[in-house]
Amino acid sequence: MSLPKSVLAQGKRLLMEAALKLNASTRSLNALSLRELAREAGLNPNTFYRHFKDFDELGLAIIEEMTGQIRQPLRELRRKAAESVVPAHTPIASWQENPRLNLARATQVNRETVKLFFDYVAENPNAFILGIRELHGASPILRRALRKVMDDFARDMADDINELKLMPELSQDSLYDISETITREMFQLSMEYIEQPERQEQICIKAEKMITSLIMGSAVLHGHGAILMGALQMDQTS
Amino acid sequence: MSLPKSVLAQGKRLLMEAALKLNASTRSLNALSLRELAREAGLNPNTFYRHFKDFDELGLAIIEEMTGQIRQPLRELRRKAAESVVPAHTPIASWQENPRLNLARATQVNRETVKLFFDYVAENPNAFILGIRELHGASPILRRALRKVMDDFARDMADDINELKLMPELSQDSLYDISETITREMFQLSMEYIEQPERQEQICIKAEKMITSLIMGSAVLHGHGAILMGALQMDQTS
DNA sequence: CTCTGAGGTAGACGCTTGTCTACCTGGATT
DNA sequence: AATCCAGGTAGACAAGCGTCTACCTCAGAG
Repeated sequence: MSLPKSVLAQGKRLLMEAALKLNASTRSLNALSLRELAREAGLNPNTFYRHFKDFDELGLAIIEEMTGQIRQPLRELRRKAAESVVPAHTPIASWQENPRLNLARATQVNRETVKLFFDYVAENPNAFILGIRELHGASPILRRALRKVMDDFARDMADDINELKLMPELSQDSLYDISETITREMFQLSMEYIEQPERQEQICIKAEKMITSLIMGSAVLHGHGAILMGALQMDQTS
Repeated sequence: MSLPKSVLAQGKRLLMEAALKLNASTRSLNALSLRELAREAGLNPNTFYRHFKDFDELGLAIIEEMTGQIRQPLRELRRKAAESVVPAHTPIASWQENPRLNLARATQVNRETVKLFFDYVAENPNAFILGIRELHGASPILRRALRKVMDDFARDMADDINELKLMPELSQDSLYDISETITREMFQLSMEYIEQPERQEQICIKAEKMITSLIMGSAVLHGHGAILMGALQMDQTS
C-alpha cells in the first residue's frame, strides 16, 4: 500500500502514493491530471515538476521501488523452501537418482513461493494494480519497463529451477518459456487475489495446480514422463 | 481493424472506429476526450451524445460487436479440425480405447484453433488492444464485461474439450480452470503477436506447447499419466 | 556569515474540455 | 401533405487543464 520510507524527498513520496491511490480507485495513470494528483497529495501543482518530467517518469519511479522490494526476497524464499526439505549444502540428487525427493522439494518450493508472492500482493495491492494496468496501458515506456520487470522475474525463476533442480532437465529456451508463462499467470491471478479476498485460499490452490500442471506437462512433453510417473507412483504408495 | 458494415448509424460506427484507432495508438479509453474522439471521427462533438451516454457505453458496444464475430467461428473450427482426423458422426472412442488417435485429434485441434485465433487477432489488432487494455483498465464496467467475454470463451473451450474428448476425463472444475488459464494466456500472447509480427510463427508454436503442456500436466496430475504415456510411446514408435 | 540550490508556493496565461440549448435536415409514418 | 424524429450541427458557457515566470525558505557547504 504505502511506499517505504527512504531518502526520497517528502513531496516526491507523497506524489507517488497519491498516484498509486488514484490509479487504483479511479483512473489509469495517463488519464490522471497533474492538478488532480497534486490535490490528492496536498501539494501545489508545480511541485510535480520539481521531481518528475512527466507521468512516465513518475510511473518508472514507482515501478523501480516496488520491484526492488520483492525480487530478492522471492529468490531467497525459494532457497529456504528447498532447504526445508533437504538441508543446505547437501549435494542435490538428480531426478534419475531420487525422483521422489525432488518432487517433494519442488512441491514444497511451489507452495511456499506462491504463498509469499500473494502475501506481498495483499500488502501492496495498489502497486500491483498499477503494474498490471500499465503493463497493457497506453504508455510504451511503462509497458516496456514492466515487461522487463516480468522478464527479470521469469529469468530468476528459471535460474532457480535450474540450480535447485526443481524439475527434470530441459532446454534453456523451454525452461524460460515456462517461467515466463508462470510469471504472467501469477500477475494475472494477483488481480483476482486482490478483488476477491474471500477466495484467496482457492486462488492459491489454483495457482499451485497451474504451476504443477505446466511443469509436469512440460516434463512429459520433453521425454521425462517415465521419471515423473515413477516419482508419482512412489509418492502414492509410500 | 474496421468494424463490420451493419445496421449501425454511420456516425455511430465512425465513432467506434475512431475510438479503436485512438485507443491503440495513444491513450486508453478513459483518457480519451469526447472532443478528441469526435475530431478523429470527423464529427461534431455533440454527435457522441446521440449514440452513447458515456465512454463505457461506447466500450460495451465495441466489445459486443467483436465477440459476436469470433465466438461461433472458433467453436466451429474446433469441430472441423476434429473431423479432419476422424470423420464426422463417427462415435468418438474413449481415451482408454484409443489413446493414440485421441492424442492426434487433440493435437490437430490445438494447432488449428491457435492458428485461427491468431489470424483473427492479426485482422483486428485494435480490437484486441482495446480488449486487453480495458480488461485491466480503470472502468469497472468494462472490466466486468471483458471478464465475462473471457469466461464465455473458457466455457466454450471446456464444453468442446468435453464433447470432442480432447483430453482424458476430468472434473468439471479442473477442466474449467485449465480452459480459463489457456484463454487468459492466449489473450496475453495476442499482444505479443501484434507487436512482434516477425515472431508470429514462434508465438504460435509457443502457444501450442503451452496448451499441450498444461493439458498433459493436468492429465498426469489427475491420474491419467499412464494413458498419456501409452499414447506418446505408441506415437513415437509408429 | 554568506551563498547556493533543492523543495515548495503563488498567480496568471491561453487552451481544451464536457455539456447545455437551439437549430437544421431528410426520409419514414400517418 | 403534414408530421415526426433520429441523426447531425452550431455556438456559448464555466470549469479545469498544463505550464510559465517569479518568489519564498531554509539546511548545508564554503
